[in-house]
Amino acid sequence: MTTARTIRQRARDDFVREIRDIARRRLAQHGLQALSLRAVARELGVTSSALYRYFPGREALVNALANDAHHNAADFVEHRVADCVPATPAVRWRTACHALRAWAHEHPHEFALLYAPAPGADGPDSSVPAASRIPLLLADILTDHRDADTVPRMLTGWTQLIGAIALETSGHLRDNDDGAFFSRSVDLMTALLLPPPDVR
Amino acid sequence: MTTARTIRQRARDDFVREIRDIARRRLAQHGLQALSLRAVARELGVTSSALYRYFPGREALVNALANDAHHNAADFVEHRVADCVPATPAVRWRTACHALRAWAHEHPHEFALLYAPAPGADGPDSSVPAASRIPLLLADILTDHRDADTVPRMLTGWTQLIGAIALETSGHLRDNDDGAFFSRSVDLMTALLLPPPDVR
DNA sequence: TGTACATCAGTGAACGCGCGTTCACTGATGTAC
DNA sequence: TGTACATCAGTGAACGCGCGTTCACTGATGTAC
Repeated sequence: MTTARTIRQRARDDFVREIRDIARRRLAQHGLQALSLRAVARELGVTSSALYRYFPGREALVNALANDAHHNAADFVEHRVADCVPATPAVRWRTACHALRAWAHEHPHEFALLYAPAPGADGPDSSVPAASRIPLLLADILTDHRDADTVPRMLTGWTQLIGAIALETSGHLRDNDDGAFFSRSVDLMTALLLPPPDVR
Repeated sequence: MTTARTIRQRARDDFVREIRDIARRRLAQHGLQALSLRAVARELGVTSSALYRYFPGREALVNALANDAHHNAADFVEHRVADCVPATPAVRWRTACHALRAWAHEHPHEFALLYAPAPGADGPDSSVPAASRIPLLLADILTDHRDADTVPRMLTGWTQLIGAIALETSGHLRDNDDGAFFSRSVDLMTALLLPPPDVR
């Protein structure tokens, strides 16, 4: 029966969601190192081998988490940008930057998962759009302002943003008094990427 | 006897150097994960417990490597900057950026060790100057140009630089055709941080 | 509606691996008289 | 210069830990007639 199949299928989906939730919580609290299939299974009250019905291995689970994290971060930033007034490019840009920083501060391990330098890794699969959502949003903000050279300008702003957050997270900027330097940097970059019209 | 003690001491120093070299090579080739005391000891032809005569534990060895890496990177950048002509601030700045990128490309795992986001970590001990050498050099380059606001400008440029390299290393920018985007970003940042005099 | 069969979920034991760290110990290197 | 002692280097076995993954298996859930 269709309903019957749906019931089993639904149980499957629920379980997958539960696995991802527990895994995400472990990642958030203890970092990527602590994200082991055995630990997740233990917390779920299930044998570790049972997880292989749902994920082909640890790597697949980590990839799923990374994908989720990209979407969560992008959702968060997009909402903040959508709500900001006035919706000028400069304000939208600054809002996006501060929003991503806020998200990263609340999810430092997930931020690290997404952006830590990983030599030898391929990086996010380009066929998956999750990783591109924030860069695309940033490009969109800049495109309103000028028509040419959007990509390199966006990349410059994006790399500065990620670098600032990463260096904060790694402790290099811990003397940073609650974001004063970060704000200053964002303002500087805004002036570079979205110069006021009177300069022209 | 003094010479006798010196002999033993010298053997000690040699051994410490050997440990660091092997550890650094393992780090460079296989990443931080593969850097285990047992692996180093194995490669050295020595019992793993022997290493405890020289390092109180794995963490100390990793810290020593990070310190070395900071100095190596800073030496490399400083030499390139010292040699560049003309030694204008803009040229020195661009040289520093490209030099650090070149170093990172040759030592991706060491770069990751230094700059990967590490939530919960304290970051480099501020009493150790190794981690500050590059920021100080960058600040020095900018100071020649203007007297005020050096620190936030330096931080903005520095974070952009680290972010660009980190994103490249993590594969987010792999479509980057051999540094064209990087160069473009450096030029944009140079224009921001060291505006040509006629703009004033 | 009832039965015979196929599919799927989860178990539990095992394989094989590597790790950091401790500790009592043997020999060699250095020191003091 | 020679001897008695203290220091140090390195061994080897062990403790205790966790991990990913495989595999034959029991029951339950679903399917076809």
